Amino acid sequence: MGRSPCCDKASVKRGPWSEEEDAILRSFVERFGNAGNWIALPHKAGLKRCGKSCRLRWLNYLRPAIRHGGFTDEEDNLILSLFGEMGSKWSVIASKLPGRTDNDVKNYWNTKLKKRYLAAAATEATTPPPPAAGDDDNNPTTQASSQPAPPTPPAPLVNLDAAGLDGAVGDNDELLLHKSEQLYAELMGLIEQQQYSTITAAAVDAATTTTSWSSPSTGTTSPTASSSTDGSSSSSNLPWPAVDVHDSTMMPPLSESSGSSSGLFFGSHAFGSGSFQDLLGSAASFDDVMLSQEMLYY
DNA sequence: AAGACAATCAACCGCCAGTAT
DNA sequence: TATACTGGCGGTTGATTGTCT
Repeated sequence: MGRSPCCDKASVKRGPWSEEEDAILRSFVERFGNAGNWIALPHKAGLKRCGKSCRLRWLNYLRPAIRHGGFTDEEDNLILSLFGEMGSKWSVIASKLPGRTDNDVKNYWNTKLKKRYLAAAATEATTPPPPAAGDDDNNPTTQASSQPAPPTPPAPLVNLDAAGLDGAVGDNDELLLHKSEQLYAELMGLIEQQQYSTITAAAVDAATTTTSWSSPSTGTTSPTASSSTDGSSSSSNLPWPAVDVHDSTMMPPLSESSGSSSGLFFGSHAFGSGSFQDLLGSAASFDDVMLSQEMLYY
């Protein structure tokens, strides 16, 4: 019983995604979600990509409200704290950081935080333990330098108390968890404020300008039409769906796509207009999609 | 200016768990 | 219950970009 490959590697495209591919995938997912099956999605969408690759591209790059780079000190410390608590559970850690993906957190850790973590751990290891530290075997400070897992958090790189947090800083796990939760709550507030400002600005922009690809599924008759003019759709006028950015399964439900005719709807509006084809710059691919049984399936 | 090296990050790989049949 | 399939995850790779000499 061998494991079947998720896709035929000989026939799928690999490597960096083009803007055209991104546009197709974004448009498709915004309208249909993953259509119930990531593996089948690329075929339905007319993409010559592995389903896993499509899923990864969406989750790590195209998904709304994704933030790249520019990690704050609060995020740094939260990552360090959470890593100290649970190790390399990147998906869990990322779920505590709104707009961050596990891949981003993982990359950030490997390129930046890991060095700081190890440096801090080394510093801790060379520092004589306090008189009341007790048995060295149970001392997380010494364990950090001798055992790879579970790692212990380094000394905070910023003064948590100076950041307005309650309680004393110590090496107690519960205290660290408490700090982590406080940081998380504080960070959530900051993020929400930032996202509110961004969304408000983007909504104003969407209402006053013509946009093709940043808008969600709004039931408009053309992908180049304003996303704010169609009141018949259940979607909001925001430039992206109101999704929980941590919930990778939260996709636009298929039921919002006009039932059995939604595939043709998608084809005629997403691929049928000249502007979309112009953007795609790939009439052959478009024809393939329009003629495919998979599109008629909808 | 050019080559070497380091840093960054998107993407891939392979495994595992959960679910459908 | 056994098997097949899919989604999700963590680890790793490789291309690109930036910095140093």
